[in-house]
Amino acid sequence: MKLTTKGRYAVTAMLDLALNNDKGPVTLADIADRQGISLSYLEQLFSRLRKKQLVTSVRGPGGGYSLAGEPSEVHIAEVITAVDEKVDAMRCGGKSNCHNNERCLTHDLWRDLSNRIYDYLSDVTLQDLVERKGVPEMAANSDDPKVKLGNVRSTASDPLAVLNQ
Amino acid sequence: MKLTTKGRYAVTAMLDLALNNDKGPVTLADIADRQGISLSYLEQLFSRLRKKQLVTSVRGPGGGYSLAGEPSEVHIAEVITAVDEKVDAMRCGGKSNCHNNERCLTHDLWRDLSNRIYDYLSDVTLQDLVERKGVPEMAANSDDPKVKLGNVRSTASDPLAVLNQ
DNA sequence: CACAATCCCGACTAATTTAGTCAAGTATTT
DNA sequence: AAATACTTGACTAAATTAGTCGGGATTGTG
Repeated sequence: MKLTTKGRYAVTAMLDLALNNDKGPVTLADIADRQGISLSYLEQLFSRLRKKQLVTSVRGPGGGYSLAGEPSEVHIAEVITAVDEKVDAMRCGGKSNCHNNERCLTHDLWRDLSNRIYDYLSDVTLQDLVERKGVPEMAANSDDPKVKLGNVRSTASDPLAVLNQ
Repeated sequence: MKLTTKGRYAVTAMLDLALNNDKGPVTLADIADRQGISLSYLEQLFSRLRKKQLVTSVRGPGGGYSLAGEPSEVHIAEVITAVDEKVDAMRCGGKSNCHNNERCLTHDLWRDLSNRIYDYLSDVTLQDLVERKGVPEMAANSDDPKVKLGNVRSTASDPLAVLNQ
């Protein structure tokens, strides 16, 4: 699973589907219009979403795509992994080929971060987004006050975007 | 700030520096050797690390790079933002140009996730990695048990890598 | 001084990925 | 039949990452 605009497009499109779920199938042309995503690109994304059975399709006039399940059961992490190719983890992927100590240390770091991100995205469903219940609390790792955040953040010249693009 | 192998290279190299901090300046050739990173690529990365004053350099024979500060004061987030170009946030970056509702909803999601990742990486220092104290606890958002993780994760066909590459 | 080690810098190339286009289908409703 | 809309695959363009190359500038050592 990667975090790119590709995944964000997919989530946006799925959210569009969730919001119009009651009105029958939604055409990609509509989504392209509303969300400003190229129709052909959406076709690529939905091809994968369909293969992963996150959406169902109906052909012909009046057809389109619908969510395969309830919005409350579609987790964001699923959507993102559906459109992103598998990546063989992190170079020294789980294997014991990180022979020297240093690489293993950073490896642990990335893996833990990766797990956290995945957990976070697994915890949010389309329904959450629809209800703008938003996202779980910012979690503020207050249980480990070894570093007080905020000062560090203020050195970053900008409201940061960890995610690509 | 982006999360790519580029940043991981930088963190790995900085960790190498931290581990050899007592033995005087470390040459890039040594790091390239130990960490399997191309020398010229390291030069590019260290050029940025130096400009952000995360490392100091000594020229000439016996020269090399040293950490500018204590390992306990170098936060991983700083290292990553140093080597990665600024990215203007997330397309509808903070501005009010997300006119339609859907896009704003996902926007909130990405921003919150982005903040979390940044907080996490700000909380870990080189010293933490050196001591393998590792990373703060997995945090398990147990305060919001709306979804029990694990089942979702098991559908993912692989130990996932959220991070690119 | 000469020389080698080392940082420093900019331009260039290659590989990968994202994003998007195009064209030709197939299925279904009216 | 005809229009609608999904389906598929190949192709292109732009951006980014990763890496190369060639030349400098500095400085310690013999």
